Amino acid sequence: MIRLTRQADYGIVLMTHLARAGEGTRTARDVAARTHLPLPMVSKILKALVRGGLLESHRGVNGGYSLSRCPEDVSVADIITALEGPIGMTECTGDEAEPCTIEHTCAVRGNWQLVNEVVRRALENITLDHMAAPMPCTFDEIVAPPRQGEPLPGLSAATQK
Amino acid sequence: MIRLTRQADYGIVLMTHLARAGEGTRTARDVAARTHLPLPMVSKILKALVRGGLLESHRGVNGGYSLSRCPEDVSVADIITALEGPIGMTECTGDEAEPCTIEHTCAVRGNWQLVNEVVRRALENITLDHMAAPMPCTFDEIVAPPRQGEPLPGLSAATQK
DNA sequence: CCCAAAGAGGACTGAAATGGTACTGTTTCC
DNA sequence: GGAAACAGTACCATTTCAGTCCTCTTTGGG
Repeated sequence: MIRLTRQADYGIVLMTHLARAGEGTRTARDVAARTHLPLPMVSKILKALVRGGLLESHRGVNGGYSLSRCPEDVSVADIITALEGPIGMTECTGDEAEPCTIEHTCAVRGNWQLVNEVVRRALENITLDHMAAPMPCTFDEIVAPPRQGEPLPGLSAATQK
Repeated sequence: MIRLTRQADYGIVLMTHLARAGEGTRTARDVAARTHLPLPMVSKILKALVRGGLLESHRGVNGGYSLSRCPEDVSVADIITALEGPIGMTECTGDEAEPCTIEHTCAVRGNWQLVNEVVRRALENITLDHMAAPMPCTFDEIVAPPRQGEPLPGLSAATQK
C-alpha cells in the first residue's frame, strides 16, 4: 500500500469540506465537528494548510478559515505537498543535499524520477472541485478523453470499479 | 512525500537489475553484491517477490532467481503490490472488513477511490522494461501519445523536468 | 552418499516516524 | 477587558519498518 500520511489524508477531507461549504469562514471547531475528526488534529492541519498558502485564516472572534483559491485551482497534489513536502515516492527526489550514497551504482535514478513524475502528474490532475463533487467523478473527467472512442488501456474499466 | 516502503523501493531496483541481467538465474548473493544492498534484505525481498509470482526460484546448488515473465509484462504496480499489498493511498480501499467507521459521514469515499485508481493506473503503465532502459524514458513512451500533436495537459512539461 | 550451496520461512529487535495532545502566546471583536 | 479563535511549539506513546539471525529444506556434485 502506498502510504499517504494521515495528515494528508485528513487534509484532503478538510479541504473538500471547506470547498463544499462554499464562501465564508469556518472555525476549526466547526469543521472538526462536521467532519467528525478530533479538533486538535484538525487545528494542526488547518494551520499547516495556511502556511502552505491553501487557506487563509482570520483571527479573533468570528475568525476562522477559508479557501484562498477557487476549488478548481487547488489540486490534490497541492494539498499533499503542503502537508508532506514535495511529492515523491523515493528518497531520490533529485535535489537533496545528500546525493544518494549509492549514486553512481544506482542506475535506476533517472527512471525513478519518471515514476515520481507520473504520480505527481496524476495527482495534479485531480482538483478540489473533483473531490467536492457529490457523486464520484469518472476518469474521463480527469484524464484526457480517449481518442476516437478507443479508451486508453484500462481506463474505461477503472470507472466501473 | 508519498511514502513507498523501502522494501518496495529496493524491490524495484532488484527487479530492474534482474531485467537488465537478462536470462538465467542469479543468486541472492550475487544480486546483493551488484546492487550494493545488504544481502539479508535482498534475500527477504526476493523471497517475497517469488511469493508474489514475479520471480521463480531454483533451490540447491547453482540455484537462484529469475524473472517469471518478460520485463514488458511486469509493471511497477505489480512489484509494489507484491511487496506491500493492494495499491491504495488511504485506508478506504473499499473491500476491507471494517467499512470505515465514519462511513456515512465521510462523503469523500467515492472520490478517494478515484485518487487510488488514478495512481494505480499511472504505476501500471510503467513496466520493468521502462525501468531497465539505460536512459530515462520520456512520458510519451508511457502514457498514450497526445492526439494530433496537442499534448495532454502538463505531460510535455514533465519530460523536460 | 554426504556435504556444501542456495533458497524458505519465521522470529526478533532497535529505531524512527507519525498520530495525537497539551500548553502557552497573540490577535480581534464586542 | 474578556472571550473566542488562530499560532506555535514541545512532548509522548504507539506503531510500523528496516534489518538481522537462526533453523529447515532442497539440490547437485564429488
